[in-house]
Amino acid sequence: MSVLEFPDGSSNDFPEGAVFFDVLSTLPRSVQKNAVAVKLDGDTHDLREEIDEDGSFVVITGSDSEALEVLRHSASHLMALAVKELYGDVIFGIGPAIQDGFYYDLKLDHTFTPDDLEKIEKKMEEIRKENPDFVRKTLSRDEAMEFFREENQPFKVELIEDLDAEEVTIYTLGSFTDLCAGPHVPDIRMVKAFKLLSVAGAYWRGDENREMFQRIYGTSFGSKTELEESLRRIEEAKKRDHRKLGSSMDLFNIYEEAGGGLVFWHPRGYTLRETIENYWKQKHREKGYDIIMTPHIARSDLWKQSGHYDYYRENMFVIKGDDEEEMVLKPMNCPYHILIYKRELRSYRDLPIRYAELGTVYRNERSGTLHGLLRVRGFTQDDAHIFCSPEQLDREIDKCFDLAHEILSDLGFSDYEVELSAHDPEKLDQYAGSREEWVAAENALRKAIEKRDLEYSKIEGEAVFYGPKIDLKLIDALGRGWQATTIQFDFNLPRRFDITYVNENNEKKYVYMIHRALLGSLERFIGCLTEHYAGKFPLWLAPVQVRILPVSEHQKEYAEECLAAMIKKGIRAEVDSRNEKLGYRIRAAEVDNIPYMIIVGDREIEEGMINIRSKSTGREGSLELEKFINDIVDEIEKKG
RNA sequence: GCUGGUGUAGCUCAGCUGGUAGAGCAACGCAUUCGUAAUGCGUAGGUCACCGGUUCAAAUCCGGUCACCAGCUCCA
Repeated sequence: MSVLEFPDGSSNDFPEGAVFFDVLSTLPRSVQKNAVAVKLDGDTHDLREEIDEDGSFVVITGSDSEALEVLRHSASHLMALAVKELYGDVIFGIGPAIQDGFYYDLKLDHTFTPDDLEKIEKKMEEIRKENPDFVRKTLSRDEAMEFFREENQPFKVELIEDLDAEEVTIYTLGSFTDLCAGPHVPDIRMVKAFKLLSVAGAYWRGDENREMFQRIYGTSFGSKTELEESLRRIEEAKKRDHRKLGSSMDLFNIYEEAGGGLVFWHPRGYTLRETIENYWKQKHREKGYDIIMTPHIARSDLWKQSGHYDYYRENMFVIKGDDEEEMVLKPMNCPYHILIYKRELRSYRDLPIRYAELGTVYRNERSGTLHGLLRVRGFTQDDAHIFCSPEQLDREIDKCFDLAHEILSDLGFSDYEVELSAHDPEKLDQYAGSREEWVAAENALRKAIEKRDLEYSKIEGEAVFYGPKIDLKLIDALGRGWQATTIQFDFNLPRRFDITYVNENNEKKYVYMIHRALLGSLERFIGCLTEHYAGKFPLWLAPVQVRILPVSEHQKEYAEECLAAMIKKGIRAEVDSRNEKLGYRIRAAEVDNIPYMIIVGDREIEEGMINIRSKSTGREGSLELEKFINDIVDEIEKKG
């Protein structure tokens, strides 16, 4: 007998052999109808499962996130069944629920095209109407292996081989039986709003040396309305795509003639970039950084000494002419900064030394990974290396956080996720540097996060061999995360280059080296910024801040006068005096995401005023030119 | 790099099973001189990504290359 305690405080007991369905029948009809699965002491269970322990009992219903996961998992089984019925011999991989939907990995002779997705959807709908039972069964490990061997499902057999458990569960839906821990919906008809989205290749268990499956992605919701809402959001996100906005706003382009992953900044895009760069430089000077600039190439020997030549080779562009010494196009700035540090003997009195560079690096990323501005082959890191003593560690890390926060919030990002990558205590011998150094470094990072009450996840064993690090993921207007800031320790390069300082006891010590990039790369950051603002950049960043529209040709001269006055004050303005109606040119300015339009007609000339229309609020009325210029200069100053 | 898809005018796209290309927007010209999200008419614009093959004939079929898209992998 098991005793279940309900959320309202009441409890009830159930005889041996009872399943969770039996519990449901004691509950209101509305709950019965919408029950997807149940939770006992926090663990999710299938309704078909036997109750074998006491505990606090909750029904998962409707569209809460746990229900959604069950629903989507069941949808993936439904899809697998549909594919099996349509195409016959299918070898199945795995088919889990994921963040925004589900997928199933399938192997079959037929290669799917987008048209097939519709066909499969139709079949799924048919099956759903037939309403086959979803049956759960427990088998011993051997029975299960035998079963899947007979079914010719080698990957399922492999999965069982790697399981610890003595017993496994299988779920049968129509002619499709799958190894699956569940839970699943009690009735397949509950999967009523689904859509198949795309098909792509995926390696078995993510291993590129193993078989490739065809993966069909889909999504599913509790109701058709929610599904439509989600599809609408996907469309919205597409409209914000920085690649699309980048060309429609004429910010940048990537030219096939030049090669993939190489960004050409057009005048407007460069204006935006330059604004960010100037702001960045000013901030860094204020915070005690020395700004430097280093060459794009260097002799291979330097990269041999740094270790990149051996460990990073496949990502490096190596150049060699006839009879010439081999050179490397720099993939990182660190060795260069180290050379500058090393040029003289350093005393503890010199520290900390902070070298910052907008350093352009080139990495030969694999062709399939390139993606707009977010993944490129040539990019400019907002890089800096801080050389300091152990006593200065905490303060330097703290200052990095302050600066990152200041810059990111000025640029419009105030939310981020924090990830601390720490060492694996069991594998300490695989890391560069001493235990003391790692502990001190990780503590400095942790203290800086905790001081700011930031939530963070600490991942042990995630650190690379040369040092622990912190990454900040920016959360944009759509709630998506973007990898930007990184603060990393390096215990490797100081040893390889023997970079030291002399402490107060006249001892030579390895210097602590901190590598940090706040925006990450300008390319990636601007891509992310574009999507965050959907191209509607705030005034101080907007490539064109003001567009002046004379109502007709007669006011052209006045418009030019206004323009000259604005340009004199550093405002990025232009005149659109094309032979088109005012409404047409207003629309063009709206489409170009220009923050302010100035409209001048005979009325304005007579009154000595200008008429303002702002992108965000529409018509704003008349103002004196000088007043407007002062206002706008103020607004730019405030980074509005 | 791998799997699949795509590549036609500056942009968005049409062009069925082979018979040397079409629309809208943009550009340009003319008319219009206009008051807060698209004035009308006209003109021009394409080695159909590139290279090779099949064919009397290729944007269309086949092979290769490049690029892009969705993923996978990678991101010491």
